[in-house]
Amino acid sequence: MAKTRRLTPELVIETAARLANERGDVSQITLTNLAAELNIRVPSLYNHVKGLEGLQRDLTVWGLQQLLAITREAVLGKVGRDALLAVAHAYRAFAHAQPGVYSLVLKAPPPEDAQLTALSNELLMILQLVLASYHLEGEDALHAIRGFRSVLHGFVSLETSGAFELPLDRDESFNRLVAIYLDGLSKN
Amino acid sequence: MAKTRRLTPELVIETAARLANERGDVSQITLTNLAAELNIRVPSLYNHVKGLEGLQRDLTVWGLQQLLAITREAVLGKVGRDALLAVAHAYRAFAHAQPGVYSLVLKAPPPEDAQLTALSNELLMILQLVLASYHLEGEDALHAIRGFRSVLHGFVSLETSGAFELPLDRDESFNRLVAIYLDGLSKN
DNA sequence: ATTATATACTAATATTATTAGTTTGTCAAG
DNA sequence: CTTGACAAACTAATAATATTAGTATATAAT
Repeated sequence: MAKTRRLTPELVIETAARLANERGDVSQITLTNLAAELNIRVPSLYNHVKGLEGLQRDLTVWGLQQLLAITREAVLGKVGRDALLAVAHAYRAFAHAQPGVYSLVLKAPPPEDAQLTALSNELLMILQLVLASYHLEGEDALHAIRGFRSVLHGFVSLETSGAFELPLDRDESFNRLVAIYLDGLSKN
Repeated sequence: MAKTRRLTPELVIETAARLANERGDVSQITLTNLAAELNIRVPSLYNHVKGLEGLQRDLTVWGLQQLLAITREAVLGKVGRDALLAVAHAYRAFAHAQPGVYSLVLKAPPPEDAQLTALSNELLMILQLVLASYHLEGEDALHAIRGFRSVLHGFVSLETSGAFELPLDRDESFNRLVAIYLDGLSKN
């Protein structure tokens, strides 16, 4: 019976992410689940995360970092409409790849959590920069960010929760929605 | 110590709704909470709801009925763009009035639950009729329904979860978003 | 080689949901 | 008015989960 050190923070969080994505629903990540998956006892988890709440918080950070990374990569070398389309597709791809983690990421960060808030702001800043290259600034840009986030989150959230059941191409639905919004933005 | 009948199904579900709305997060409605609020013991709740899952399901039905009612009322005597705007504002008003119940209502109904599925379909049918009066039919209408729902749900969900923190008028953001989408729909 | 620390463990407790079985008002039928 | 069925409350017991306290040991550093 080994008391040897085997777990790394990465392994713990990635296992948790896998469980979250397999189960879909965040409420179904339990410390019991995670401990079993890692072959340790539940109380031993407290050496790695600050309880269930801490685990979810760590998962959120992890997810935001991933989303940030693929968003940065998506907009690299792009401006204007191309960049916005790239953001849209990166966002949706992230939600598909990490359905369980996704639902954590979109929650507003608690203001007292500096790291979460910083990550969240970084994402917003990217959007703001991209919209600036779409000739939107000031209050117009802020309204546009809200609108764009709403469009992306709304579609992706309904889609991953199974609300779009009809045998109708979801890619097409998404492309139309994004196109309509971006067209509308540029006609102000 | 009274074993007298005091509770009605309405009282139970409305108390649960109040708790859900006060706490915001659905995961924080507990049978313990609800029983305390009703001044009965937890097991006695099982005379009224089929466990926690049944309670949430009943709340969902209740919420859908409300949403359906205010949507019907909103579109009464309206067609085309007027009707769609009315639906949008009714939807948002519902989410503001019932933030806790709202998060239950938007989940895709389990196919085996006939009542939930029926209510959900009724809402979709209203949307479909309204869009038909906006000169959208067939696949175009289906894509449009997805888009419209995404817009509404996305904004309202982010808004009620506290994601729009900046001191920028949210009504204005919402109106712009909806206007952009509806404009885009009519220009196909 | 020795020691400090990280990390695993067991044991115990609190919270919540659930089931089983019992009691007692209430209401309607005779 | 009595009585009997039923609805709806109760207590008691169990299971799942999270959490804390305290202990033991392998690994890493000195």
